Amino acid sequence: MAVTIKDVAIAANVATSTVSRVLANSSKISPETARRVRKAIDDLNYHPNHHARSLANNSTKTIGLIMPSSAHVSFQNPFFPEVIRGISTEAHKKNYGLYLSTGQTDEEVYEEVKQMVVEKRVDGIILLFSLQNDQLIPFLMEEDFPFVLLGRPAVDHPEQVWYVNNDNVRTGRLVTEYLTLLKHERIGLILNRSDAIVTHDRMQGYREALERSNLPINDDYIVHYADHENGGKDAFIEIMSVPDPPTALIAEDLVVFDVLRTVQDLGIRVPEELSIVGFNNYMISELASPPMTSIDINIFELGVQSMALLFDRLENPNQDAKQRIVPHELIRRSSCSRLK
Amino acid sequence: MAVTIKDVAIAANVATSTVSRVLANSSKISPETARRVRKAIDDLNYHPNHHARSLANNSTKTIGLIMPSSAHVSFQNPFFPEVIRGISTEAHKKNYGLYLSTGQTDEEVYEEVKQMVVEKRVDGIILLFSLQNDQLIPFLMEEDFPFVLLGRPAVDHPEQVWYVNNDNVRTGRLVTEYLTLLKHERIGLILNRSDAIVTHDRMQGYREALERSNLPINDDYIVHYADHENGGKDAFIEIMSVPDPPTALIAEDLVVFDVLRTVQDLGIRVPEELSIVGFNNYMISELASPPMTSIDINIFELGVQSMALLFDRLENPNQDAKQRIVPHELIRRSSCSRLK
DNA sequence: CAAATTTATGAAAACGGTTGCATTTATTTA
DNA sequence: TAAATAAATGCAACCGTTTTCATAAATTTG
Repeated sequence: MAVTIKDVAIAANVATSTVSRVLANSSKISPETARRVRKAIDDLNYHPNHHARSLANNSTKTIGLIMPSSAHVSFQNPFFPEVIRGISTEAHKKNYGLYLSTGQTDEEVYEEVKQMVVEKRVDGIILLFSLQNDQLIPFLMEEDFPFVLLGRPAVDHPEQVWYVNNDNVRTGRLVTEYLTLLKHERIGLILNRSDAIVTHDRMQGYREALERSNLPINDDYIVHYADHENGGKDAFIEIMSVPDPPTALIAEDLVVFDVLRTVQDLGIRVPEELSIVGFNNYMISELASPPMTSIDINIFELGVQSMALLFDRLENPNQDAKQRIVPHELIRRSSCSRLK
Repeated sequence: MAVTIKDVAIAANVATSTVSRVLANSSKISPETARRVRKAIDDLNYHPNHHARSLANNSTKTIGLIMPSSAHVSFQNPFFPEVIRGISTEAHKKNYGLYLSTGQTDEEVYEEVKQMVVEKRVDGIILLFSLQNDQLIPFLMEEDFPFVLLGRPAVDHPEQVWYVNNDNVRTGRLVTEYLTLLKHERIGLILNRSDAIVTHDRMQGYREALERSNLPINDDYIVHYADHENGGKDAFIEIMSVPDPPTALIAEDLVVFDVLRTVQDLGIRVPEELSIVGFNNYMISELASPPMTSIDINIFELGVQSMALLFDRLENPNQDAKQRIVPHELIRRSSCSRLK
C-alpha cells in the first residue's frame, strides 16, 4: 500500500507525532530532527492522506460550487464557465480545490448541498445563482454553514447573508435610458426564467427608467422566454408581432444572438430598423454581427470576489456578513442607433 | 457537534457496526432492527461523514478532472464546459462528485495530479486534453492509477491506455476533401498550439487529403496561432498575405469567429470570396454570420463516454485497456461555396 | 549545585466510519 | 431432545492523521 506517516516515522526513527509536527512546521522541533524527518519524507516520497487529514482537523480545503438544477443545460451558458474561471483563479492562490455539484433537479441539488454540508465534504459553498423562494439559503443559514451567494438574496434579512452581486436594477435602468436617449419609445424586454432574482431586478430598472421618462409601460413589450432551444427566437417573434412592435430590444446576450439570426431571416436590418442591447457581454458577444452593444457585468470578477469573500468568512467566521457590488459598464458597439 | 454513527447506535440501542450494516444494506440484518435503525437515522437526521468513510474503505466517490494548465484561459473555450457537462451527466447517475483542477502552469498541474493520486483524494482521473511529451500519462501509468484520457495518447503503447477520442485524422481529411470537391485548390489551415495531439492529427488528415488529390502542400498555408487574444485574427492576416492567398480556410470554430469578424473589416465576402469550415461545432457556431459549416465532434458525448469508460475501469480494474472513438459529422451551413 | 524552567519528543486518545471474527440466539436436523 | 447449523448482532481492530498530555533531557535560575 501507499506510504503512511508511520513509515516515515520508522524511517526517521521518531514518533508519528513528530513527523506530523514537522509537516506543520511546528516550532518545537529541533533542526536536526526536522532535517532527518524531511529526508525520510523525500526518500519515501510521502504525501499525507487527504481524508485522514480532513477527518482529524475537520477541514477539507475544498469549496463546493452549486450550479442551478439545470446545470445540465446551464453549462451551455458562458456565464458559468466564466464565473468558475474567476473562482478557480482565486481558490488556486490558497490551494483550495473545487467540488462541483451535478444535480439535475431542484430536489437533487438540495440533497447534494445537504450532503456537502452535513458530511463535511467541503469547507464552504458558493451558490452560483439566486432564485425566488430558494430553499437553499434558509437551510444554509439555519446550519450556520459558511457560504456566499452570487446574486441578491430574496430573504427577510439580506444584510445577514454574504453575497456578491451587480446592481441589476441600475443596469436595467441604464440600458433603458440609453435607448430612450436614442429617442426610442417602444422598447421591448426579453427575459429569462422569471423566478431568477436578476430577472426581477433588471425589469425593475427597466420600469423605473420608463417612468422617469414618462413613457408608458406596455406589458406586451415584456416577454419571458423558456430556457430551452429556440426560446429566444420564439420570444422575439412574439414580441415583434404586437400591433406597434418595439423599435428597440433589451435581452441577455445569448438571446441577442438568437435574435440577430432571426432578424436576418426576416430581413430586418440591425441597427437601422431595430436597436438591440444585451446583458452580460460574453467573450463571444463582440464576435456577433453586428458586434453587439452590451452591459459588461464583469463575470470573472464576480467569481473572484465571491471566492475572496468566502475566504474572508472562513478565516473569521464570527464577523458580520459582508457584501460586494461589482461594477458594470455599457460597452457600445454596433447594434444600436438613434431612432429617425 | 454533528451527529455521528455512535449517536444513532445509542438511539437505536445497537452497536455501530449494526448501523453501518444497515447503511450498507447488508443482508444479515433482521427487518425489525433495520427498521429501528432507520428510524433513528431519520429522527437524528444522520448523514455519514464523507472523510471517515473514504478513509475506512479507501474510496472517495469523486473523480478528478484535469484541465490544461491554461485552465485560466481554457475555460473561455466552450469545449471544456461542454465536455464537463457530459461527464457531469454521467457521473451524476452513479452519485459521483467532480473535483476540478485549478493549476495555472504545467508544473502546478503536475503537482495537483500527484496530490490527487497519492493523497487518494479521488478514485479516478479524466485528463481533458492530450499533449505531445506529456508527463502526466507516464506518471499515472507508473502509479497504475485509474484514468481516462480525452484524446489520443502519444506514448509507446497507446493500446495500454484507456482513452476516448475522435478520429481526428479523418476529420482533417474530411473537411479538406469537402473543400477540394468544391474545387478549391489553395486551402489554408489555421491551427492552435502545436503540441496538442489533436492539432497534429488534423494536420495529418489535411496533408493526406491534399496528396490524394494531387494538390501541392504549401507550408505558407499552414499557420499556428497563439492562444492569446487576437491570435486568430493575426493568423488570418498572416495566411492571407502570401502571394497566392487561399480561397478556402480550415480552423477551429472560435478562430472562425475571429476570422469572420476580420473578414468584414476587410470587405471580403464569405462564402462568395472565401470559404471557411470549422472544427468542433460549438453551440454558438450556428449563430455566426454567416452560420458556419463545421465538423461536429460530439463534445458532450466525448464527456459521457470518458466518464463511462472510467467507471468501467473502476469496476473491473484488471481488464485490458479500452478505447472509444466518438463519431463526427460535417454540418453544412453557409460559410462554404463552390469556387468559380 | 540543586531546583525550577524550558525544550524536544513520545504515547495514546481522538476523528467517524468499516469489517473480520466471536458470540449469542433461533432454527433445523437426526 | 440434544447436537448441528444458520442468522443476527456485538466487540474490537483498523484506516492515516492531529493533538493533548506526560516525560525525559537540556538549560536557566537562585
